Amino acid sequence: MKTTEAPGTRDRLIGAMFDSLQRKGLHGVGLSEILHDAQAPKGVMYHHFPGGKADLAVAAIEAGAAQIKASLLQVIEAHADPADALKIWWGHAHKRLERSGFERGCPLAAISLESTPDDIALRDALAQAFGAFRELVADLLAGAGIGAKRSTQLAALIVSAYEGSLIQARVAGSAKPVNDTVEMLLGLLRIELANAKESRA
Amino acid sequence: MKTTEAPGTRDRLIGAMFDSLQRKGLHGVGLSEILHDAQAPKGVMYHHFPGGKADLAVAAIEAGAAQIKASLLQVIEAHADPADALKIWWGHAHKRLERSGFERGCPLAAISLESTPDDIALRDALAQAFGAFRELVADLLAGAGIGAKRSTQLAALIVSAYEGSLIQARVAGSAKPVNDTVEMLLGLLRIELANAKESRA
DNA sequence: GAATCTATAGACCGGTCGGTCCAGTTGTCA
DNA sequence: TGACAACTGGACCGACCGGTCTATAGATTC
Repeated sequence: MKTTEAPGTRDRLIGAMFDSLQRKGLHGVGLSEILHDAQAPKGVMYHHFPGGKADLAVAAIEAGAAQIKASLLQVIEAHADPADALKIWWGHAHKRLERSGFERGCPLAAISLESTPDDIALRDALAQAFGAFRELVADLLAGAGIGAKRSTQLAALIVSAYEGSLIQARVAGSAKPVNDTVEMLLGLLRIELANAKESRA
Repeated sequence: MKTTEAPGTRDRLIGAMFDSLQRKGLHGVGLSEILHDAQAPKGVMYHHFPGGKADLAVAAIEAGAAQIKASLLQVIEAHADPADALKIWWGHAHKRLERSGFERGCPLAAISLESTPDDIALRDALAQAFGAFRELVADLLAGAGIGAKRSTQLAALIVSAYEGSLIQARVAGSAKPVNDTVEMLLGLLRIELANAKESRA
């Protein structure tokens, strides 16, 4: 929210945490590694994030959510057909994963699975992020003429498929699970979109 | 594979690790916690798993994969309609998550996202598990008359949706993401199955 | 230019981490 | 019954964990 915050150490810390979440999750990295990546000493981190590691993670999740949202909005604006937009955007994630040697996946997924019900702030931030994500997709579909309820459900399926396909590709060291998932899903989506268009005509 | 292995400490260790993987992932738990759960001292674990924590994790993944496979086969046998079978089986996972206060998800997903490309054995075991899982579903669909390629893709989508929906439900503390995902997916699946039946007639 | 606040810097801490080592116990088979 | 392997039990280790603390440097304000 505080967009006027001076860029610098704080953002470098968030960036380094974001990076680590993509690669190994929250418990997979030590503070020392994050601090090293961000070129920052310890004190400065507890200055900006008094709550420590978890606090920084929440900030990184929020930054990640904002970034995902922005990039999705961008492809939506560039492609009139929702199916095309989703395909492009999915391709981005897929290429990032592949180019990194199957190291970099979704920054939200790993920490989601490491979190316990006690991690209130963490799960809150994550739930909000995924919720916003689903809503964005649902709005896209509703805008293409699909009914509200069906758009919501379809959006849930799309986001689920997105996360799940990245998990599988990651461990397989192969893009095939993503490609198979996307091809089938987009095929079904196009039928859905065609039906929506027809029933409006 | 060694099914004649005497039950006892070794299995208790695997069980405890399996449990932890569901709840917090690999790095989220210390050996001491696992050892405490399994009521076993340290030495015994390095006797059965010379490779340490990672070694035990691989064994737990293999055990988990076998368990998932068995339970899926069971519901498949009990329900002639593939869509019904998947619905029941998804319901099991969903209930386990809910009953545990959104603590217990898929035992494979968390460690998948924590793993790095260097964790060869780990990713191998995981890739094999997910692959077997997809294959099982694909066979089920092919058996219902859906073409081979389409069955493969649809299976990838189903497994992806399964994993992704559990992630979202977990952080949301709500079953809604799972319900939405399943309802939409099974609706599409039923159409697919009807088409397959028709084109065979 | 003293006071104050924000930010940087890193030494330091107790605790826990994964892992090693070896001394006992138990089971098995000659 | 003696030998030997499989297994159990836990003390012990150095490394690293997340976190605290104090010192100081720059900026801002009166």
